[in-house]
Amino acid sequence: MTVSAKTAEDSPSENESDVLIPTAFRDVVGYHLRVAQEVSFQAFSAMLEKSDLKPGWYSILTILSEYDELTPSELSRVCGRDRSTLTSTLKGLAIRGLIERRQNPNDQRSYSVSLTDEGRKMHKRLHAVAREHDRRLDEIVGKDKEALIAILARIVGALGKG
Amino acid sequence: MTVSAKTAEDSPSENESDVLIPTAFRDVVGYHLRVAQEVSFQAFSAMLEKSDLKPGWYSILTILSEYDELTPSELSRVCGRDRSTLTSTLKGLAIRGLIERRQNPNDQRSYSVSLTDEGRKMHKRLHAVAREHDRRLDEIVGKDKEALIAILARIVGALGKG
DNA sequence: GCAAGATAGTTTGACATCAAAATATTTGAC
DNA sequence: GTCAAATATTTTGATGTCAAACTATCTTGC
Repeated sequence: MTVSAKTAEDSPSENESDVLIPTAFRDVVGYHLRVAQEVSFQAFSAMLEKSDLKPGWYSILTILSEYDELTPSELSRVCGRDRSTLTSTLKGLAIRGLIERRQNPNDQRSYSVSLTDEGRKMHKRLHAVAREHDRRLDEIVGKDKEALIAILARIVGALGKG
Repeated sequence: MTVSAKTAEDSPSENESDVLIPTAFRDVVGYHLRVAQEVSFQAFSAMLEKSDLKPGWYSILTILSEYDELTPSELSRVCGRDRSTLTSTLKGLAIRGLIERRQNPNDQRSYSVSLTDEGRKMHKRLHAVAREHDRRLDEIVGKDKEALIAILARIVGALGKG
């Protein structure tokens, strides 16, 4: 595929994986953030290919393994996504017997979810893959890891829930 | 909302915007990457609320303003997303008269897209908002910007198209 | 008590994303 | 020339995201 740039001096750069970067985006933090997050997610997903594990389960199972019991709303807050986003994932996890729902006796609207033994096993398997992925990222990031996380956390703190 | 942690010493941390970070994710680059990208995107989207501008248009219009004419496949490569992802966005842009499609006389399967005058105007409007967003990010990131972009580019180079 | 408003969860609709399958067309081998 | 393989694009289906609308239930004020 040939893509011609307007002129030589403002022609887009090309990194080692042959991805063209439009000049208008070269110094834009948001762009690099998005692309990095996407390749990271794709790489994690690729590691789960051919398994019965789904990337979307990981954060939920991990959170539930830390907090024994949570309502969907609490879970939504901890994992940082909208309530409505969780509905279908929780349904899938329940159908597969990875989580249990327990009615709140004091509030008919509400229920809590917790891991089943199957869920704990599934979490362990997912966690092993996730750790492998983390190691890859750690290796790429190297000594800058602490600084990187600090900057990213600063972005979340400054823009989040704003 | 009350979320009880298992114990005090491994209880999740809380940053200034009241987002809980599960301990299992605290030192995980991928997690912070995802959350930072999400808040960045949400902040950009929020800036476009109440306007007729859509965040998804921005990268395409920007790329087209750099490369005068591209086929969907070329565009897909430059913006780093799958071909199929672009179809509906391009359709929307065409319907709104922001881009023009021109048949390739040598290949009936293929066509090229380019900005219309309306498209150029729309791109200018979006770019103004995007620059505002960039400034916000730059301010948050501060002197670490170059280093941050270098790390993110390293992640993309190492994991991308792998 | 009862009506109004708050809250918990789900549903729906708009967007994005990918991968795989389907179409249409071109290229290449013979 | 014809048929097979490659290519360009679209369609379809699975995920995942948000916001807004909807249902059911609970709480509050009176």
